[in-house]
Amino acid sequence: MRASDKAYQTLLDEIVEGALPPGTVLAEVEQAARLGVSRTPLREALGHLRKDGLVEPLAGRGLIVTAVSIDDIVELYELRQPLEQQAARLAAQRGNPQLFAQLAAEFRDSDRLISSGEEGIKAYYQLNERLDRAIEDAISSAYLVNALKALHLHLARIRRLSRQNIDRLRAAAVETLVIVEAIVNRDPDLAASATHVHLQQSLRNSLETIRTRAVDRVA
Amino acid sequence: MRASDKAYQTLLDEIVEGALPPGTVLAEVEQAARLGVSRTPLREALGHLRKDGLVEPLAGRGLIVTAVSIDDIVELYELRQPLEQQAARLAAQRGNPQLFAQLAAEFRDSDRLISSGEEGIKAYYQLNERLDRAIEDAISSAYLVNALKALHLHLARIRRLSRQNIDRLRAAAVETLVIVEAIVNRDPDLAASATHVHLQQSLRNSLETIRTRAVDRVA
DNA sequence: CTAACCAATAATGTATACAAAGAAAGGTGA
DNA sequence: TCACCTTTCTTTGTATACATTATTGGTTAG
Repeated sequence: MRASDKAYQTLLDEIVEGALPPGTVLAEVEQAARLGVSRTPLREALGHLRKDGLVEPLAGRGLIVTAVSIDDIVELYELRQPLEQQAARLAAQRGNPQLFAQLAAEFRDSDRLISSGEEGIKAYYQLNERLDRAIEDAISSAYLVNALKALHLHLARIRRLSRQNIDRLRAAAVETLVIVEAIVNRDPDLAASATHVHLQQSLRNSLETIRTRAVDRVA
Repeated sequence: MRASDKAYQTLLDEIVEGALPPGTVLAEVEQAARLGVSRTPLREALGHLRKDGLVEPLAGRGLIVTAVSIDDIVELYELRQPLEQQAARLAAQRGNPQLFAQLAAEFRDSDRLISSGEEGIKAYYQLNERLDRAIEDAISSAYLVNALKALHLHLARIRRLSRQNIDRLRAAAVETLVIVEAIVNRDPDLAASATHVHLQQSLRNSLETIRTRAVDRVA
């Protein structure tokens, strides 16, 4: 594995996981030493992170991890809405119904996972990731898939901020099931509409939990 | 200006303009010498082009300019459709009506440009670019704007392949005018629908002209 | 005391030298 | 004659040294 890829992946994970919080200054020599690579591959990694929108130049001070404001979340969903609606639509047109029927069955049973503690919730998240993968595989448009992948980077960051409660997870599972069933039934319009509904609820929940947290912090 | 930016911009232009046609091998030492920069900034430029999807690694042979097949065009429109519909929708919600009213007036008068030779057609293309800019400015979502910019890189490449005839340009101007008027009237749904129609026609024309050309080449 | 300028320093930006990995070509053996 | 192996050469990947630029802190003048 190339040193630049390793540096990119490490920094990416650390930014997404919050180990490198927004505002962190990423000096080249410092990070190169920390990650055990030289400045050349590290610069390449930073360049890619900049294109991803995860770091940005700060006048004279090098690169810093970008902030994630409430406005950013709203703006991100203005991209997420059309992209994922289109993804669901195409998956409904082209996906293998049997494959998605299997996923639908798992979502129908997901209450059990959600109610069974940390491990179950982790398994539920993995189920969602498998669905995303299945949709991407069904799409076939490399351009759309790339756009979705770039989007999911930012979504992963937001997910950390707006931690989901059990009730929201249950509701999300039901919403997602509608999407998957629409794909199974090859109903593109329904798949798109169900995605629209799901994302609207998801955004509402994210904004509420973050606003609540902000209030908690003040109180 | 940084040498890496200069190299990136130059290579980008050359790829989009067709001076570096698909399949061209971009060896680092060779391109570095040609552009008058060292390998380090050149590699940075190539890395960005790779993220843009304009070049891709070829096993052992370094990077080559990516191909643009008919399938690619269809796939690109599967991304373009949702992105530009959303862009038009948001522009209709947030754009300054007076600004777009001015653009609408110019589109109403665009027949004159299209019919007045090379210069006029060039001016017509610039008008389209100004509309794109105005829409991007109105959107406010940095994520969506970035996705649109990445998309437009690939569209500029395709535009070279499917050269527009006068009749198509006239039709496109009428279609575009509907979009702009919807934005002026703050009608997001109409703006989105008009965009849908316009892009459907645009795709149809692109595919037809390219298929015709392919036949010409054979004949 | 404040503001401006200069110097020093620390950062990024660039070039080049070196290493390693892969491919192509030529030779040798079966 | 064909296939495989070895060697060489070209290519990318990495490290480091050098240049350049911007910022910060200090000093001096008003």
